Amino acid sequence: MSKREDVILAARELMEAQDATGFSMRNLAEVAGVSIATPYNLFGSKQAVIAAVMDADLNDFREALFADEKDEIEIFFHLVDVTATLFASSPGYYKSGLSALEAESDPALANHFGIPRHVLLKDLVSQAIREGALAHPVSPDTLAIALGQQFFGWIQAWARGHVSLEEMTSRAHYGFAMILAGAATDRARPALFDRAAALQTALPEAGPNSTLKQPEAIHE
Amino acid sequence: MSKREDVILAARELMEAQDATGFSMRNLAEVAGVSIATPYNLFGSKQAVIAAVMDADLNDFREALFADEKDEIEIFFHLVDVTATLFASSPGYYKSGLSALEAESDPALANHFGIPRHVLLKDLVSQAIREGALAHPVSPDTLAIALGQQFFGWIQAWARGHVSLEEMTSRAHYGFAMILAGAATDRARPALFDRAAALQTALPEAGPNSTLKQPEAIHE
DNA sequence: GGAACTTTTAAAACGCGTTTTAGTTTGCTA
DNA sequence: TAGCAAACTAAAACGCGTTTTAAAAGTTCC
Repeated sequence: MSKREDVILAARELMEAQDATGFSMRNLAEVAGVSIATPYNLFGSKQAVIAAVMDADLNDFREALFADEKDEIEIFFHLVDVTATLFASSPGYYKSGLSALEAESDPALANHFGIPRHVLLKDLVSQAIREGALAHPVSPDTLAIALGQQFFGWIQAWARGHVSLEEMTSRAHYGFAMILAGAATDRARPALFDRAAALQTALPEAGPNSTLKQPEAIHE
Repeated sequence: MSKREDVILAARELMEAQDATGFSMRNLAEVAGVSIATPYNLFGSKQAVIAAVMDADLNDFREALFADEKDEIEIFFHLVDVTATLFASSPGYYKSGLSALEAESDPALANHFGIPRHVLLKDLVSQAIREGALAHPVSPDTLAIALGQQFFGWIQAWARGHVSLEEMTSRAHYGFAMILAGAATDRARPALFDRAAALQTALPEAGPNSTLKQPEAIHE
């Protein structure tokens, strides 16, 4: 087994641990049975190690997404659900991975995480246009970027502990519904609007006294 | 002059420097003529220092926003423009401030930056509903959150150097137009849709070969 | 003025990501 | 098999945010 695999395996192990505090490079090197310089020689940075670990999971995601047949609009919401299910299956792992994406100025992460997600959304938008659910003049690329921005924002909010997995899902659904309603044909718009209306009654208020963006009690 | 003011002044000075690399706590202490422990006693963390500095600017923003009369829809786009103008006036300063918001698990930053922004958007949505531009069943709170998510996402993308100020503005405009079109009454929707259509022709593609999320050339 | 307190200080320390240096092992090739 | 380049090692170092400790300075009140 190559050192490369050793490092990736050890990194995954540390990321999956409930308290991912233990995921330091010195720790990683020790668990992988390798010098601390080796991960840097192989990957270049801690972020790049994490990118390499998460890279392997992309296929799982696509498979889960297309496992069930969904219509051209429903698939967008299914995408959120599938993501949430994945996150629920191993929260510590995904939180560590996503936290590392935050300060992302590393092309490796953009390539491994950002681009595939964008391409996927773009395909879904194109399909919805073909099916006549979204209006023709809409640019799949531009709309996919707006959708991705909304979605990824809520993913990050979850990774930071600002919202629960349920709220992440609802907020992303709502955002998708509104953006898609904006781009929809008259045929598809009412259903999207109704969906958004239904979602907003279930969502908590986020005023100064709400829970949104208000981290757990400050214990000192 | 209190040590508190000394620290805030020094922090602003360091943040405004073109290359904000110099903004370390040891550096801050030196410039402020103070021991390194003092900022921690006064503020608690580097993030909190930055929050204190940016706090003073909130009023400037509100004033600039309402300086010109805008209708109930135009004001959303004006908000983006005002923000961009502010950023252009002192990029280094805002980039440092926003970078510190990234890992934000600090309630101070949520209170000083997130909440006021949300309240503002919520007010604008409420007004647009009153004026009959957005549909009645829409919840101002929930819609404001979706709009804020979109907007702040592009602000962060700019702070990280992923997009130019111009692209930030266009993408935020587009996101606003689509979300608002989704929530709009039949009266207001066409104009919003047209605006989005106009924007998307000017926006670059973001496929794997695009510039989006692809940081400047890797120099090694 | 002196006692009790808070604030501030210098200095060292901690763990972190990362880099450097110099020496060792490994694996291919002539 | 000898030689050589690449991979890998241990160890120290750098700067970072942050915390700790013990001493000094400043403030408040009797």
